[in-house]
Amino acid sequence: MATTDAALRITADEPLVDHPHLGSSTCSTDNPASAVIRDVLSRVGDKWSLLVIGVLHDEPLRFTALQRKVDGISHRMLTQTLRNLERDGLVSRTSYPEIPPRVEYAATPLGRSLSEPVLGLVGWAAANHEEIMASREGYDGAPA
Amino acid sequence: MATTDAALRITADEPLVDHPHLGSSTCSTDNPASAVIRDVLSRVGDKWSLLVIGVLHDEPLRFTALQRKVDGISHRMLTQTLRNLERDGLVSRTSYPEIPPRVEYAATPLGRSLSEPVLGLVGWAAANHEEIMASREGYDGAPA
DNA sequence: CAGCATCCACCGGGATACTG
DNA sequence: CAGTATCCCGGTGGATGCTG
Repeated sequence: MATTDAALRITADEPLVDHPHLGSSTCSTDNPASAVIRDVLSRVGDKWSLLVIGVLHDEPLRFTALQRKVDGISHRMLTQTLRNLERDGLVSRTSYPEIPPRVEYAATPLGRSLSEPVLGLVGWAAANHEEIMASREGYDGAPA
Repeated sequence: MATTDAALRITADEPLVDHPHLGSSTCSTDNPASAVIRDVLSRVGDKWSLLVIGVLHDEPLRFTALQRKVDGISHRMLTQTLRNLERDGLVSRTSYPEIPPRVEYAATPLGRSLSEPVLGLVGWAAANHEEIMASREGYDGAPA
């Protein structure tokens, strides 16, 4: 945790990329780190983006196939999610001018690179899920 | 990325903790990995949790100090966020029965352990923020 | 100072219908 | 089949006022 601790400390005038942190100083709106956190979370933290990227990680898929894989996602949200991911360069869109139309979506290298840190988070979640659940039940049981 | 690739593949009957993944198989609601992803994201992905944990990573703080540090956060949301974090065992709450009341919040070991994977994500965000922004502008410029 | 309750604006996201 | 547009509901979160 030493490295983590070091990384968490930062004098706010340092360039962000060198010392990413969560805000040992004031986490104000003017703090660029907060902005980046917000940004990545709003991109990745929505209901579907991660699932879509996950599904696309291994193989390109067309729209309908994608919708079947990520089940529960609505037609509209799949479109919207794909637009956002494409806009950010995490997913590529290839349209074949045929009839009927065929469009293939694939994760870009950037999109696939996202998997690594995300897996870290997922790993954490998986590893500590039980402990969290336990704490949650304890809390709900004895709020006194 | 070889390890990542391996970790992303999973036959859905394997225990989750051993092979966390984003869903190379169907990302349905019955897929436990999806549930965990959703869970961790809804915990950590909200507007303030990460900022609060980040601020608490180094030192315990009382309510008002916390509110000053995480600036922009409303009174209500700070309370709410702290309650959730406390419930999940990520933050501890110590109340001193004095007048005026004093309450100190501190990150638990579990809470601090979250920093590690999160920093991975923040690092990714920081490292690729520019590329994303560029892609975004390119997309907005030439949607044709 | 810490915390709860109320009111309200906003937006994410589901269902659906229509176009190329 | 792929994509857009419209409608609508529910949750999130901000502002504010009241209590211990």
